[in-house]
Amino acid sequence: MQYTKDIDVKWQKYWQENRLFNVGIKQRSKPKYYCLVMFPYPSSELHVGHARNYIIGDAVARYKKMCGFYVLNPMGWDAFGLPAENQAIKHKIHPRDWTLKNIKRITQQLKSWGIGYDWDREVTTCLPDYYKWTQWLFLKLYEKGLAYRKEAPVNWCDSCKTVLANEQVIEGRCERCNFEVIQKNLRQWFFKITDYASKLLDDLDLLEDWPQRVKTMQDNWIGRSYGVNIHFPLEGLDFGLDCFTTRVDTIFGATFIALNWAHPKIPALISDSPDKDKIHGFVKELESQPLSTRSVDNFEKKGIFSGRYAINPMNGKKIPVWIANYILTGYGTGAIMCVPAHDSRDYEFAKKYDLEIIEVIKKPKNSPDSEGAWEGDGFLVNSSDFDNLPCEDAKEEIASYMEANDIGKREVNFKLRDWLVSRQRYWGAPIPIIYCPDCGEVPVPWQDLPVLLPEVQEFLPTGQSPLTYIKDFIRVKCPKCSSEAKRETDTMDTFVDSSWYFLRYISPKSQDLAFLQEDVDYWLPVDQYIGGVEHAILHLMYSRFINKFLHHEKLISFSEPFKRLFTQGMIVKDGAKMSKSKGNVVAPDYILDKYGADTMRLYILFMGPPQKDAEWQDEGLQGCWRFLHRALRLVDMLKSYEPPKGSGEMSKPERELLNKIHSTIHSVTKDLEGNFQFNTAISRIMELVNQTHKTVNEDTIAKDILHQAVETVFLLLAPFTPHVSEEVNQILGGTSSVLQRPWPKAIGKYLVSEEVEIAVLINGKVRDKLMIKTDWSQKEVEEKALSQEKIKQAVSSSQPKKIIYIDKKIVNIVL
RNA sequence: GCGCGGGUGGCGGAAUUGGCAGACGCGCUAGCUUGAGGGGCUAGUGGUAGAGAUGCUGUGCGGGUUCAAAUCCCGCCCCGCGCACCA
Repeated sequence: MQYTKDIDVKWQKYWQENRLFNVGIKQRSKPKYYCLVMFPYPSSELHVGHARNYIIGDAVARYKKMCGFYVLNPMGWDAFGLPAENQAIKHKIHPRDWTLKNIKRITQQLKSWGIGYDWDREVTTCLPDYYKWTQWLFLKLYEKGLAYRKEAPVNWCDSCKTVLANEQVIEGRCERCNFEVIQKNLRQWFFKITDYASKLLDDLDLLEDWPQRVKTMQDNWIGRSYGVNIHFPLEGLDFGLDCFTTRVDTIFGATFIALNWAHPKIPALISDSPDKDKIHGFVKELESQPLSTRSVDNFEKKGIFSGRYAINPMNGKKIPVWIANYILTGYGTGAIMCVPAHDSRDYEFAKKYDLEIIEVIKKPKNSPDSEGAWEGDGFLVNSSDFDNLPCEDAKEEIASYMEANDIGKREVNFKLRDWLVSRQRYWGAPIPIIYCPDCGEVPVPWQDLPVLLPEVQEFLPTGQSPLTYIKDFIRVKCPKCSSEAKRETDTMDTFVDSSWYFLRYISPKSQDLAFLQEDVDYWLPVDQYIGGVEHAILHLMYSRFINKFLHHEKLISFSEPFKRLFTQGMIVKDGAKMSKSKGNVVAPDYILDKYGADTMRLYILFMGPPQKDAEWQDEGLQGCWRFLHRALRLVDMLKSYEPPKGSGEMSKPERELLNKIHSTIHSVTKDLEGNFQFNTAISRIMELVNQTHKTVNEDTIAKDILHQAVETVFLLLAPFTPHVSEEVNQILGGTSSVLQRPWPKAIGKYLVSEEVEIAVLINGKVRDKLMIKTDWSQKEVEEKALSQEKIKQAVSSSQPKKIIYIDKKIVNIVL
């Protein structure tokens, strides 16, 4: 039997007509299983590098279905975003047309690979019936004070002409276009994700089935640290400076204070300084520095003395206040107490500008001699009443002393910043806010949603949203007082769209609500989420935040959206990620025509552990093609197999084949239940096929055992090669879809074989092999081993000192 | 610098409660088969010495524990990813 494209087409049609993958609202008789793959950004047609994600998801969904779960496997489109707009500018085509065209093409591709989605639940984020609810979400957050507008230094990409979230800045460069990001003071919309910082961090512990790597990345990104906010009075001024530190134990070693260029107190500090202009110049210089210059190793620390002194509240010591380029904006207070003896950055700065260095932590005697700051633990010195305390104790005691004396307060700080969600671009969901000269900021009333994205002719980014030029869009009556008002013209970050799409799949057609709570509570949380690790922070953290917000608002009953997360590796070609610009993409259409969808699916699952990157090799594809045909030849063989009647007693080859059948079921199931070890699962099925061929070639076996072997092969293959499995299932007499058949179960009595080969070792080296009956005692095995010709020779004169027997594996004779 | 992965044949990769290293696939070699355009079958395939039986050697490097180490311990090297002045 030959595997041809006709088989693909035939069964894809069958699945669609029989609605095999469409699920209703609930089914109480079966446990539910929500399998979700990260939905694509429809920017071009898919190549095999993209395919892995969907094929893994489909294999999981089909496997779970056969295991008796009621499986939901939906698909949709993350359809707003910059690339569509850039294409629009380049090719003078509307972003919507371009996007919808791609969606059509990708849908057809996914279907041609036999991916089984419930297409009735398709969601598209750029369509009004979806973004209406994205706007609803915005207003919900607004209502609770979690969406707000403020002026702050923000990341600005001058190539994309828009602001960016912190998460979208990679090494000081724009995630999209790699252009250097600069900081600008702008008034922008934020989501107050920082309110959830602690929860987002603590709840990572609940996510037992998430890759540790992803959890660590989020942990680092949220970056919680415990410390003290210390108030330093300023000499001759009626205000002071607040500094956050995690090393309050080093307070007696603070010899200067450093401020960030944007620190709000700078003008007041320098207002009557003779060097005012010089300092201003310095601040200006720092202001215009691109972020990327900081992230290089040789970033040179620079600073200028402000002319002012602060007072160390613990000992009254006068310390100079500097303005320095290495102090971060937006973290802590923007002012740092500097302890050069115990902080390498302060040390470097102090050396350069010849500032005082006072040791207050004695480093342990056995620690290595080294230049520079000692940042480790030790006992306090030069610290007045706190001398001789170990660091950890000193932290507590000094913090308590400060709180008692109103010098400072314990504080928790986070690296996580609020999520900047406004964008000065066209292709996104409009922010549903109206500005009224009298009432100020007014949310668009619920019943007026969606705020439709108007048609525009010109998408060229100018630094202002293209919506700014649409008079009819901007002009609006204030919902409160009906006077002439203006609409917000910025659109939302596309990560807002994707932060809740997994909820919309549950009630995709709902007109009155974003999602129906009862149904969402049935299907969610997602049992298995599958996607690329590149979303470890952005999408996965935003989704968790939105989910937690909705949970807090009692709109859903679960606090984490994704129970299990699987991050698949990339498929690379010639050592590089597949991309059009590199010219190394492998187009799937050619493969489908020549080898069929199942060959491609099988190879992608077989090429290596799915969580690791893998190199695409055409030869590997051929190997899978050969294997499928080797397996299909078994079917032909079975059809015409007419062995002479046996004795009724089971022969040895028959028992061995049965044994192989059941041990294969056992290990394939184990591989799938674990961490989706498709590659090893498939290799075991290959072994079964090989052994079946061998057995039939060399021996005569009962037809029903051969039948069992063939049937098992294609049942186990069904999640990976569904088309071929359906076809074989039909040939073998199946009347329904192979998906509706139960996953095979290994029968215990066939898992134990009666004979097994063990190794005989002398002093830990293999000297011989030995067949033993599995019911032999240790003594019997040892005697048999010692009686082997080779072993007798090797042992010869000497007497065995010790014999170690590992059950059914090894006999080790120690001389 | 810190954190997380990882290093096994010509290649992708198996094997970790310590128990026969190299499963499975690719590639390669030889033979068979009129299959004649990426087909099938058989045998072989870590290195090395040998005609051969077989010996020695072998999982990044160096030590150690053990009857037994890819797997455990100590000290290094290299590669990938993430974070990167978070005070």
